[in-house]
Amino acid sequence: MRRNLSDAEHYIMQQFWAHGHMLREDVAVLVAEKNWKPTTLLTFLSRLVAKGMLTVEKHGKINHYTPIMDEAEYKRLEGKAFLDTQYAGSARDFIATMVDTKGLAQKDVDDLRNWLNDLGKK
Amino acid sequence: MRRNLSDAEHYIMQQFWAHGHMLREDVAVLVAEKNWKPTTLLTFLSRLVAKGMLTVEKHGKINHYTPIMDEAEYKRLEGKAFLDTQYAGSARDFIATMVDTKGLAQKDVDDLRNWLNDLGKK
DNA sequence: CATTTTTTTCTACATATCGTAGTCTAGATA
DNA sequence: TATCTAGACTACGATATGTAGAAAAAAATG
Repeated sequence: MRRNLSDAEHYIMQQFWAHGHMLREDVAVLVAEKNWKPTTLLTFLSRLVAKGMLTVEKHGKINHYTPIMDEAEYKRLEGKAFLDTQYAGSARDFIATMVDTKGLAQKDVDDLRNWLNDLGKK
Repeated sequence: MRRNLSDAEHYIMQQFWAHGHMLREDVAVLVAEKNWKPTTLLTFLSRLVAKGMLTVEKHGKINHYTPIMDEAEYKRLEGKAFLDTQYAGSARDFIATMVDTKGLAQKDVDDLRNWLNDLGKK
């Protein structure tokens, strides 16, 4: 992705990740709780297109939006950016720092270790 | 901490984390490569005080700055915020997602697993 | 076909952050 | 006291963000 997503944009992308291809109206129903004016939602959709997260095709006057970055890829880039900028890309350094600074409970650490050890057995 | 630090603010905090208590002039020397005007640096120092990262005491007309959040605490909060907002606080979910999406190389995973297993042995 | 309705695009605005720094003031100094 | 200077105060342009009205375009309807 080019830039980061704002809260509103990310919230909308989550709808696309859960439902795939949608029309503006489909999105509107899913995000009804936000009480956004129709044009507000359209603004966010445009920005998501501009940010390379969605593509849009016009069928008559109706816009069809399709997510072009999937959630896994987004998560991967986001996580990688975090590790790269804060821990020189080292997951071990990150976890070590969290453990050292008591940012993780013993349970969290055990949970992670067990998961990794099970992964190794497969 | 209240809000996040901008790049410039973070860069300055790193000087404080490395050197502790300092006067504006001490900081100026350390960040000389930035070619900031004196008032520019003062602005950043004020903002860091406002953000609760530094305290300032006036000795005559000279300001003495002291970091009140240490790097470990900052890292802990930052890492926790990342895990909380993106992975419901679960380090295991984060690592699992990175592995699933091929965001970590096998070497990184082994490295982390070994570190955790060694930790367990201690 | 003309008029109305609907859907999208364009434009805009307030607020906030950020890098930047000039100006003014109060305290130090000659 | 006159001068110097560190810091406080103020400000400005750029960018991001949530917000949405106005204008345009296209479909629907009489």
